[in-house]
Amino acid sequence: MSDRLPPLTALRAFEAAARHLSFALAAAELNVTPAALSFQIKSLEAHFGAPLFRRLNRAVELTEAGSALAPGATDGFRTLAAAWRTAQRTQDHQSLTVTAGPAFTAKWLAPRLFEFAQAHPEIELRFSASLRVMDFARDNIDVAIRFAKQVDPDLFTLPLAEEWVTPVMTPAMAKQFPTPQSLRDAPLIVDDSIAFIYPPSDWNAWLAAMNIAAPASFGPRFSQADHATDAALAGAGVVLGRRALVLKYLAEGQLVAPYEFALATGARFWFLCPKAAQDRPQIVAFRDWIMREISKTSAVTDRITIIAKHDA
Amino acid sequence: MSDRLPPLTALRAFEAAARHLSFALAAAELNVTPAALSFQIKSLEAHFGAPLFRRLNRAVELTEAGSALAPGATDGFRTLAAAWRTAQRTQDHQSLTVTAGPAFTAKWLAPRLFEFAQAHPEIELRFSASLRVMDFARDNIDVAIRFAKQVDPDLFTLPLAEEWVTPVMTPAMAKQFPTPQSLRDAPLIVDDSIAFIYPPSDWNAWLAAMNIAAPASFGPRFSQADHATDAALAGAGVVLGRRALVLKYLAEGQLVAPYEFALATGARFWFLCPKAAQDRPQIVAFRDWIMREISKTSAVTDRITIIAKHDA
DNA sequence: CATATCGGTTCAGTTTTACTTATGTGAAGA
DNA sequence: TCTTCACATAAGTAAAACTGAACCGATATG
Repeated sequence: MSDRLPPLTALRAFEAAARHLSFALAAAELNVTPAALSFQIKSLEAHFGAPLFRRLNRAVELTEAGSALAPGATDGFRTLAAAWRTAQRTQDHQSLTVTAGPAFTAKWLAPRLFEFAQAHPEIELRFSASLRVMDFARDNIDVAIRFAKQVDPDLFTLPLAEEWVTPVMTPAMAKQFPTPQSLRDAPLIVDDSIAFIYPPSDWNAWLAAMNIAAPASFGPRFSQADHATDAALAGAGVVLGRRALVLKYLAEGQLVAPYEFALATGARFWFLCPKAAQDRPQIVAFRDWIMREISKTSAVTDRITIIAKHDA
Repeated sequence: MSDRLPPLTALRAFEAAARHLSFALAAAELNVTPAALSFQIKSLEAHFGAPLFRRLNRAVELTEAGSALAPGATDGFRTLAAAWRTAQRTQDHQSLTVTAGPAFTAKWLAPRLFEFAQAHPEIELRFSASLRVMDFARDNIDVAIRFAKQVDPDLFTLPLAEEWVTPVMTPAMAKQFPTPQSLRDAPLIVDDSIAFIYPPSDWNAWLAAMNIAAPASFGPRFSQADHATDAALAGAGVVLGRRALVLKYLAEGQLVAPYEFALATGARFWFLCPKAAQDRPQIVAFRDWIMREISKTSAVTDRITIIAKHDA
């Protein structure tokens, strides 16, 4: 038996060997000779007080003690490697990796990317568009923009403008459907990506808030918000547009929000980054820029009344 | 900049120094001289490419890079140490640490402890009674008995007898309240510890299943199931008894379950242990013993009909 | 205002650890 | 049978980690 922690070099050798179930491969991974690795394992076993591997004919397998040690060892070294990478990234003031959902990336970030690049030519901005919620350390992410009701209090968080939904469409189509009531005959594009929000913020909820019976059938369905928006842009119908995603088109006149009322979603976009990273220059630059861009566009929707939370 | 992982001895030195914010204390913890520690930090910083500590007058503080590295480093080494301890424990065939909720510990395990000790005098059984769900590696736990609907599929799991609830009381009180209907006038002891189960398995649910209107008020409340059971044992009223917790008293006649129907809870007790540990002799012994004990007592409640899941 | 003290650093020398090259062993497969 | 493969062992060497003593600057103290 022994101390609180074994010799770390030997433990790392064990971890690689357990992962490959081969001393030779582990030795190659660590850039040492098989002899060195064999010796490390042996010394670790001596330290431990029992074999960690069973030596078979031309292979090795873990003993019970080895199987108990292996997962935690792998996990521990992975954690250390992630921490090291994270620390390394603090030294990099040139690049900034942002993760956001596909819709926000396509409809908010990408159209404004050029302006950010002009304002901060020294920063190399990278995107990682995914619905999967990333881990800052593991996935080498600096900043996340996420749509959610609540966020992890261990992170640096900044609420972006509150989110609501209202029907948006091309100006041509707006002439066709001048009132909320007239939407019953309109092709209503369905965006399934908001399904996870509770209370729901879908067509049924908006129409209910307007005291309008739901139509017998809906129009085309999309699983991602940006595709639904694209369909509306193409004149395919009316989409229940989320503020952040359609603001730019409203400002430019490509889409209009003809009705007076919007439905609060209860959720919003958040700016997220690790607390330790909140003062890194490129993160500060990005944060300031995103806040400025948001305040810039808020005038576009001043006219719209937000309906307090629906009951549903 | 550098490799995938820095020299581990240096990293460990950093971790201790970051935790204490003192090189001297860190050196003491690692049983080395301050000189050695200073050198390790310096070499780590060289490897990293930037300072990790700011040297102040008579103290040190973390730089931004240091703050980014420290939490992950601590976490990583903690994980490694936990894995090492877990592996060490596999070599110990004498002792067995079991965690369970307070009620199960008091009303099921403790009363049977003597029998287990007789059957396996070589095993030193330890208890860790807590509602907090433990981590096997971190908390040095071998086996957990937990009441839940579902369990982690990465663990070795064994479902214990299905759990239901039915009113139980002293024999004297059973004469007073011969039918479920008569319970409306009985002191109904409330056990709040089942609140987390869904669908709820409380008095309202049981009475509803019997088509009995809930009484205007309930009797004493307890936040833990064993205390509620104790109150019933003392003749303070009728408690909605969970099978596992009251079986022994039913078998011994201290309590009776006078009515024919029990309500299934949808949850049950589980035997849990890490997969790697499932064949350790004392765990096998404990598992076999607990299964045997359970099958032994099932005859006591043969008479009772279990009502399939309530609607609520 | 000296001066002791505290926390960290530097340096020279020593011990310990880690590694390589070369050789050995036993079982599987051509 | 005779390679070949995968690991073990041995001897020697390079590298690392550590110690003890001297050092440095800043605070605290009488």
